Amino acid sequence: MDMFRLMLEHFGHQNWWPADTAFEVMIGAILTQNTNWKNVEKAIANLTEKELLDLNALHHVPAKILAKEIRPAGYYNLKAVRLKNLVDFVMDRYNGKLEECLADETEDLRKGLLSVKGIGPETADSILLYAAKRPVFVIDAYTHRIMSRHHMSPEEGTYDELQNLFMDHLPDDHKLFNEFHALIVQTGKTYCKKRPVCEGCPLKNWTDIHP
DNA sequence: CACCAGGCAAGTA
DNA sequence: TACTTGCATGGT
Repeated sequence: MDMFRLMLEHFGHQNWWPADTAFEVMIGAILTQNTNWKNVEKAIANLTEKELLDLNALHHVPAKILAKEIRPAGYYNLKAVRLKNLVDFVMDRYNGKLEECLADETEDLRKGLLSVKGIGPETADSILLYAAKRPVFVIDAYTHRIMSRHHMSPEEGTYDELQNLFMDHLPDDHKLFNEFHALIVQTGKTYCKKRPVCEGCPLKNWTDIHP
Protein backbone atom coordinates (compact mmCIF):
# COMPACT_ATOMS: atom_id res chain seq x y z
CA MET A 1 0.00 0.00 0.00
CA ASP A 2 1.27 3.45 -0.78
CA MET A 3 2.30 5.93 1.85
CA PHE A 4 -0.47 8.44 1.24
CA ARG A 5 -3.31 5.96 1.55
CA LEU A 6 -1.82 4.29 4.61
CA MET A 7 -1.73 7.62 6.41
CA LEU A 8 -5.12 8.78 5.11
CA GLU A 9 -6.88 5.58 6.16
CA HIS A 10 -5.33 5.83 9.61
CA PHE A 11 -5.91 9.52 10.32
CA GLY A 12 -8.57 10.68 7.86
CA HIS A 13 -8.61 14.05 6.13
CA GLN A 14 -6.68 16.76 7.95
CA ASN A 15 -8.35 19.84 6.44
CA TRP A 16 -5.24 22.00 6.40
CA TRP A 17 -4.38 24.90 6.52
CA PRO A 18 -6.39 25.89 9.63
CA ALA A 19 -6.83 29.55 8.65
CA ASP A 20 -9.68 31.70 7.38
CA THR A 21 -7.83 33.66 4.71
CA ALA A 22 -4.77 33.40 2.48
CA PHE A 23 -3.20 36.26 4.40
CA GLU A 24 -3.66 34.42 7.67
CA VAL A 25 -1.93 31.40 6.12
CA MET A 26 1.05 33.56 5.19
CA ILE A 27 1.31 35.01 8.68
CA GLY A 28 0.90 31.58 10.25
CA ALA A 29 3.62 30.15 8.02
CA ILE A 30 6.16 32.48 9.59
CA LEU A 31 4.79 32.23 13.13
CA THR A 32 4.92 28.43 13.13
CA GLN A 33 8.62 28.24 12.31
CA ASN A 34 10.08 25.71 14.75
CA THR A 35 7.06 26.30 16.99
CA ASN A 36 4.03 24.33 18.12
CA TRP A 37 0.87 25.36 16.26
CA LYS A 38 -1.03 25.80 19.53
CA ASN A 39 1.26 28.71 20.39
CA VAL A 40 0.70 30.18 16.94
CA GLU A 41 -3.06 30.10 17.46
CA LYS A 42 -2.67 32.28 20.53
CA ALA A 43 -0.54 34.76 18.62
CA ILE A 44 -3.04 34.89 15.75
CA ALA A 45 -5.91 35.35 18.21
CA ASN A 46 -4.06 38.38 19.61
CA LEU A 47 -3.58 39.80 16.12
CA THR A 48 -7.25 39.28 15.31
CA GLU A 49 -8.33 40.96 18.51
CA LYS A 50 -6.12 43.99 17.83
CA GLU A 51 -7.29 44.07 14.21
CA LEU A 52 -3.75 43.51 13.02
CA LEU A 53 -4.47 40.53 10.81
CA ASP A 54 -4.42 42.75 7.75
CA LEU A 55 -1.77 43.77 5.24
CA ASN A 56 -2.06 47.52 5.75
CA ALA A 57 -2.43 47.24 9.50
CA LEU A 58 0.77 45.20 9.73
CA HIS A 59 2.50 47.64 7.42
CA HIS A 60 1.86 50.50 9.79
CA VAL A 61 2.28 48.84 13.18
CA PRO A 62 5.72 49.23 14.78
CA ALA A 63 7.71 46.00 15.02
CA LYS A 64 7.96 46.46 18.75
CA ILE A 65 4.17 46.51 19.21
CA LEU A 66 3.80 43.59 16.83
CA ALA A 67 6.37 41.59 18.79
CA LYS A 68 4.36 42.02 21.96
CA GLU A 69 1.22 40.62 20.34
CA ILE A 70 2.89 37.55 18.85
CA ARG A 71 4.81 36.74 22.01
CA PRO A 72 3.16 33.32 22.59
CA ALA A 73 4.58 32.07 19.27
CA GLY A 74 8.14 32.39 20.54
CA TYR A 75 11.10 34.10 18.82
CA TYR A 76 8.78 37.10 18.87
CA ASN A 77 11.35 39.82 18.13
CA LEU A 78 12.70 37.83 15.21
CA LYS A 79 9.27 36.92 13.86
CA ALA A 80 7.96 40.48 14.14
CA VAL A 81 10.73 41.59 11.77
CA ARG A 82 10.09 38.63 9.49
CA LEU A 83 6.39 39.45 9.27
CA LYS A 84 7.26 43.05 8.44
CA ASN A 85 9.69 41.83 5.77
CA LEU A 86 6.94 39.76 4.16
CA VAL A 87 4.52 42.67 4.26
CA ASP A 88 7.15 44.96 2.75
CA PHE A 89 7.69 42.42 -0.02
CA VAL A 90 3.99 42.50 -0.97
CA MET A 91 3.97 46.29 -0.72
CA ASP A 92 7.08 46.83 -2.82
CA ARG A 93 6.74 44.14 -5.46
CA TYR A 94 2.96 43.93 -5.87
CA ASN A 95 1.98 47.47 -5.03
CA GLY A 96 0.36 46.33 -1.82
CA LYS A 97 -2.10 44.09 -3.65
CA LEU A 98 -2.18 40.63 -2.11
CA GLU A 99 -4.25 39.27 -5.02
CA GLU A 100 -1.48 40.17 -7.45
CA CYS A 101 1.08 38.53 -5.24
CA LEU A 102 -0.95 35.32 -4.99
CA ALA A 103 -1.55 35.36 -8.76
CA ASP A 104 2.12 35.62 -9.69
CA GLU A 105 3.87 32.79 -11.56
CA THR A 106 4.81 30.00 -9.20
CA GLU A 107 8.54 30.08 -9.94
CA ASP A 108 8.73 33.87 -9.76
CA LEU A 109 6.75 33.98 -6.53
CA ARG A 110 8.90 31.27 -4.98
CA LYS A 111 12.10 33.11 -5.82
CA GLY A 112 10.61 36.32 -4.50
CA LEU A 113 9.51 34.76 -1.23
CA LEU A 114 12.93 33.18 -0.78
CA SER A 115 14.51 36.62 -1.19
CA VAL A 116 12.63 37.82 1.89
CA LYS A 117 14.84 37.66 4.97
CA GLY A 118 13.25 35.16 7.32
CA ILE A 119 11.53 33.07 4.65
CA GLY A 120 13.28 29.83 3.80
CA PRO A 121 12.17 26.93 1.57
CA GLU A 122 9.59 25.44 3.92
CA THR A 123 7.90 28.75 4.69
CA ALA A 124 7.93 29.77 1.01
CA ASP A 125 6.48 26.44 -0.10
CA SER A 126 3.86 26.48 2.65
CA ILE A 127 2.69 29.84 1.35
CA LEU A 128 2.72 28.60 -2.24
CA LEU A 129 0.76 25.44 -1.39
CA TYR A 130 -1.63 26.57 1.33
CA ALA A 131 -2.17 30.23 0.47
CA ALA A 132 -1.64 30.35 -3.33
CA LYS A 133 -2.80 26.75 -3.85
CA ARG A 134 0.06 25.79 -6.15
CA PRO A 135 1.16 22.16 -6.57
CA VAL A 136 4.37 22.57 -4.57
CA PHE A 137 5.31 19.82 -2.11
CA VAL A 138 6.28 21.06 1.34
CA ILE A 139 9.16 19.36 3.15
CA ASP A 140 9.56 19.66 6.89
CA ALA A 141 11.56 18.04 9.68
CA TYR A 142 9.05 15.18 9.94
CA THR A 143 9.33 14.45 6.23
CA HIS A 144 13.10 14.20 6.54
CA ARG A 145 12.78 12.01 9.62
CA ILE A 146 10.17 9.64 8.22
CA MET A 147 11.88 9.21 4.86
CA SER A 148 15.23 8.69 6.52
CA ARG A 149 13.83 6.16 9.00
CA HIS A 150 12.38 4.18 6.12
CA HIS A 151 15.54 4.49 4.08
CA MET A 152 13.59 6.15 1.30
CA SER A 153 15.97 9.07 0.92
CA PRO A 154 19.74 9.29 0.79
CA GLU A 155 20.87 9.96 4.32
CA GLU A 156 20.26 13.54 5.29
CA GLY A 157 19.11 14.49 1.82
CA THR A 158 18.69 18.18 1.06
CA TYR A 159 15.36 19.97 0.97
CA ASP A 160 15.33 20.13 -2.82
CA GLU A 161 16.31 16.49 -3.24
CA LEU A 162 13.50 15.34 -1.00
CA GLN A 163 11.01 17.71 -2.62
CA ASN A 164 11.94 16.43 -6.08
CA LEU A 165 11.60 12.84 -4.88
CA PHE A 166 7.94 13.46 -4.04
CA MET A 167 7.12 15.74 -6.96
CA ASP A 168 8.69 13.37 -9.50
CA HIS A 169 6.44 10.57 -8.29
CA LEU A 170 3.18 12.45 -7.79
CA PRO A 171 0.74 14.24 -10.10
CA ASP A 172 0.76 18.06 -9.91
CA ASP A 173 -2.26 18.31 -7.67
CA HIS A 174 -2.29 20.92 -4.93
CA LYS A 175 -5.10 19.20 -3.07
CA LEU A 176 -3.09 15.97 -2.96
CA PHE A 177 0.02 17.83 -1.78
CA ASN A 178 -2.03 19.67 0.82
CA GLU A 179 -3.40 16.49 2.34
CA PHE A 180 -0.13 14.60 1.94
CA HIS A 181 2.00 17.09 3.86
CA ALA A 182 -0.62 17.46 6.58
CA LEU A 183 -0.74 13.67 6.99
CA ILE A 184 3.04 13.48 7.21
CA VAL A 185 3.01 16.06 10.01
CA GLN A 186 0.23 14.21 11.84
CA THR A 187 2.04 10.89 11.46
CA GLY A 188 5.30 12.44 12.62
CA LYS A 189 3.69 14.11 15.62
CA THR A 190 2.01 10.90 16.69
CA TYR A 191 4.57 8.22 15.87
CA CYS A 192 7.85 9.58 14.55
CA LYS A 193 9.33 11.89 17.16
CA LYS A 194 13.01 11.74 17.96
CA ARG A 195 12.08 8.92 20.30
CA PRO A 196 9.80 7.07 17.88
CA VAL A 197 6.60 5.31 18.88
CA CYS A 198 6.49 2.91 15.97
CA GLU A 199 3.85 0.66 17.49
CA GLY A 200 0.60 1.50 15.74
CA CYS A 201 2.20 3.69 13.10
CA PRO A 202 0.43 3.31 9.75
CA LEU A 203 3.82 3.32 8.04
CA LYS A 204 5.24 0.55 10.21
CA ASN A 205 5.66 -1.90 7.35
CA TRP A 206 5.78 0.60 4.52
CA THR A 207 8.74 0.27 2.17
CA ASP A 208 7.49 1.49 -1.18
CA ILE A 209 7.25 5.14 -2.16
CA HIS A 210 4.84 4.49 -5.03
CA PRO A 211 2.27 7.28 -5.07
C1' DC B 1 14.52 18.71 35.44
C1' DA B 2 15.04 17.76 30.15
C1' DC B 3 13.13 17.78 25.71
C1' DC B 4 10.35 19.23 21.91
C1' DA B 5 7.66 22.15 18.41
C1' DG B 6 4.72 22.49 10.96
C1' DG B 7 12.95 27.05 10.57
C1' DC B 8 16.09 30.42 9.35
C1' DA B 9 20.22 33.25 9.20
C1' DA B 10 24.74 34.30 10.52
C1' DG B 11 29.11 32.97 12.07
C1' DT B 12 33.15 29.92 11.91
C1' DA B 13 36.64 26.89 9.70
C1' DT C 1 30.69 23.01 1.87
C1' DA C 2 29.67 21.55 6.63
C1' DC C 3 28.93 22.31 11.16
C1' DT C 4 27.41 25.46 15.18
C1' DT C 5 24.66 28.90 17.55
C1' DG C 6 20.90 32.32 18.67
C1' DC C 7 16.27 33.02 18.69
C1' DA C 8 11.85 31.98 23.06
C1' DT C 9 7.27 30.57 24.48
C1' DG C 10 4.43 26.85 26.22
C1' DG C 11 3.39 21.90 26.70
C1' DT C 12 4.75 17.10 28.23
